[in-house]
Amino acid sequence: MTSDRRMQILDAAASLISERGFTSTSVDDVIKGAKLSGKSHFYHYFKSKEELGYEVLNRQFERFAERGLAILREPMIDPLERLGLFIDAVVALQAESGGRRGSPFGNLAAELADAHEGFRIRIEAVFERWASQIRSLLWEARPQLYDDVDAVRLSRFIIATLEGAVLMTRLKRDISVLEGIAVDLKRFIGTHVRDGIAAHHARDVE
Amino acid sequence: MTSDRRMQILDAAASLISERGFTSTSVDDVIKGAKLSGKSHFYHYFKSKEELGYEVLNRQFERFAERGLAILREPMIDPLERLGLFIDAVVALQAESGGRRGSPFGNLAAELADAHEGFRIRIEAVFERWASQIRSLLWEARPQLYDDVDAVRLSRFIIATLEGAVLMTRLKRDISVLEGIAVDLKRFIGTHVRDGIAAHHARDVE
DNA sequence: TGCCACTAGGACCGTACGGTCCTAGAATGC
DNA sequence: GCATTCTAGGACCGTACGGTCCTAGTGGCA
Repeated sequence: MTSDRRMQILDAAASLISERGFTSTSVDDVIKGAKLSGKSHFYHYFKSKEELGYEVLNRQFERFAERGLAILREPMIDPLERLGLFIDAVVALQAESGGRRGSPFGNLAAELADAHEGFRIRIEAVFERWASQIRSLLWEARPQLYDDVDAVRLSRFIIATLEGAVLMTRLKRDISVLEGIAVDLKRFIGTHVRDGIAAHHARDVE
Repeated sequence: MTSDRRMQILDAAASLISERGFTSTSVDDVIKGAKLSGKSHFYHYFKSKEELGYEVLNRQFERFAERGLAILREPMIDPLERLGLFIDAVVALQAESGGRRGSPFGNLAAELADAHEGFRIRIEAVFERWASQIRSLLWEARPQLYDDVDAVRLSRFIIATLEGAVLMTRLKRDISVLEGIAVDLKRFIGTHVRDGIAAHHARDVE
């Protein structure tokens, strides 16, 4: 049953949850947002609020995979350039909501990591898939990188910085926070590249 | 009335909130944690749960200022070295709770940034004070840094990365995530330093 | 012994939540 | 026209929350 109604519910829920958090989003809110007839209508499609949350998380990740992570796998573009484009895409995605939404994963992680093991595991899996995409890219780019580049550590650094930046952006309601951090992040990645650009030169290269 | 009881309540609340979040921590939980006799006892010290939350936030910041930010102002130590020590202190603070607690500010920010304007403003102020401490330090270190180092941007980058790293650490329940990111962060800061160490050399210098 | 001040402790209230179940009425088949 | 199926919509339930208020018991004092 991947009906329209189901999608409608998931969209409404995703929007509400990313704005107000999972706990603060009630089933009634979702019903109102998706214009359902009543509670029984909702529970026809989802067996519990928890299950709804899991599916919203899945859907958010799929969307992120399509619109963000896909860039990391573009075969016709140089891997490191792809990484830069991906970071730009994260900024653009964030700019869409005026920086008010935050990362759907980071928000849930902060809200539920300790309160709800089911979510914690699923969110961890999301970040792991994200990290593995970056690791593959770094592996692909390995001829251009210094030999001692630790792909696991660098991929974690990139993700943590982006998540932290999105959080700060949401808090300050100012997308330029993320933009600035994205620039620095790209520069940091540049310092791992073997073309011999020293750090203080890299700084000038956008 | 900065009584012991009050402190006891604040400690218990801080512990609960940093573990389970503000919304998921009930007043009854706090009462149980602080071993109060009943609700009226609690409401004798705090006029509402919201007010309790504000004071917990204040207290957490004061503790962080004493145990963390204080390092940034140590007058006898070279500023950049201080920055490294500060990052170490953040790691150590996080290790104390086994990486399970997360940042008291980042957690609240993610949980309440959009849901509760009062908290948002206060949390933003906390980060602003933190950022200003780093900016002062960078200003102090300015003779050692390249001329084009943007203190505002770099301070934001440092904070965002640390917050993101703490979030990831909590999610994965693995302190080594933060440790690795801290190493990279120090290296990134190193690339702003004028001593001519190129990035790929800096990598070897712990 | 009788009185008072104080507070521990809990009963209670209104609201909101997740979730279940029932009914009124429209659509369908004969 | 009548019976049957289906579902929109809401009434309802138990629980948990934030917050208020009252009672019963204790200790101090004359």
